[in-house]
Amino acid sequence: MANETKDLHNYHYTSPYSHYNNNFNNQNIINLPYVTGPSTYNANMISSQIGSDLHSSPQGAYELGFELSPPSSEYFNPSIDQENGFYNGYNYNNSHKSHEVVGGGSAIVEGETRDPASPSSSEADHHHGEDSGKSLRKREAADGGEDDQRSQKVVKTKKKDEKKQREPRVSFMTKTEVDHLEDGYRWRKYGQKAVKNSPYPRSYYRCTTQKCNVKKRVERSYQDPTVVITTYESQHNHPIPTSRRTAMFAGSAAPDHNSSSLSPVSDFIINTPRSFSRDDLFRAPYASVNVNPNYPQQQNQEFHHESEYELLKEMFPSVFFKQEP
DNA sequence: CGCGTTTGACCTGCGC
DNA sequence: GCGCAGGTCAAACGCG
Repeated sequence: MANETKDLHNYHYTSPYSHYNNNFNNQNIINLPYVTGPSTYNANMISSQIGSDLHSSPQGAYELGFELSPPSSEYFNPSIDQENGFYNGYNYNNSHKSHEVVGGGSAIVEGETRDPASPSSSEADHHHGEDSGKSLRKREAADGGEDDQRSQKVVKTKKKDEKKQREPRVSFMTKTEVDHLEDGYRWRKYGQKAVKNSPYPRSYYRCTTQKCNVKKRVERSYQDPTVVITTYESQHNHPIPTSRRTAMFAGSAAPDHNSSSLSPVSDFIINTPRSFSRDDLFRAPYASVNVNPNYPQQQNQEFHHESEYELLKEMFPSVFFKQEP
């Protein structure tokens, strides 16, 4: 456990996606508690880490430096929703009960890239996202007919409008031998793709609960095959299936809220010490410094912004609720 | 039989 | 315009 940070060096800075490696200027490593022993994969789980890098682009936008293989089209909006804070759409009543950051992996929060002209919620966007887009398109194409082209055009136009709207994502790096970590929810695999520069494929899962559009991607790190990177997208709109709750509490690397409204502001590498308190987040030894060998160490081992703390709180509510009487 | 996985085809966006 | 890579679809298949 103590050497987690060391490992993280590799996770972060040798990505072939140079885009994500540049301009490190704000990094934190945060230790989170190893809350309980996750029986479901404890045996396999060597350790867990949480990591993400926050970079600032020339435009001041944040980019995530991470070993994930993010789509080239992925952009991260640095703006914080000042009006609603980080927590709009977040159900603490549910989440704080059901989540322990057990062996929490690396967490990245990828925010939505909101279209200013479309203030609609991510939830709403979601429901006529790719599902109604692609499948409809495909079905129409399969049926043939002149209407197809027309409808395709409509879809295309519609698509364009929705183009920039992305679901927020949270990624976890978990050192584990099992690819698909039990997180309490039921998932259906809907695809698998080879990942460029990686011998390991990426799997795509969708929550099987009706009307729940949460998706997750699972891929193994090509740099450290013992590390599994799980990326959650969107937010569950239902409780954890009862039959899975036991497993869920036994250990999960996934927050059930999936940060529906998080803004992409934070950058955490989280280790999981045995004990933990809120204050630990703000001071050594739990708070670590920049691990990027290519960049000077951060002068500050603490969170640079209260928002980062807030973000962490958002992502791992159980940790915080636990600590606060 | 229902549910989940596999897998090749397809779509889309992006860079050159 | 073309090729590439990421992401999704859906038929076929496997399993309990």
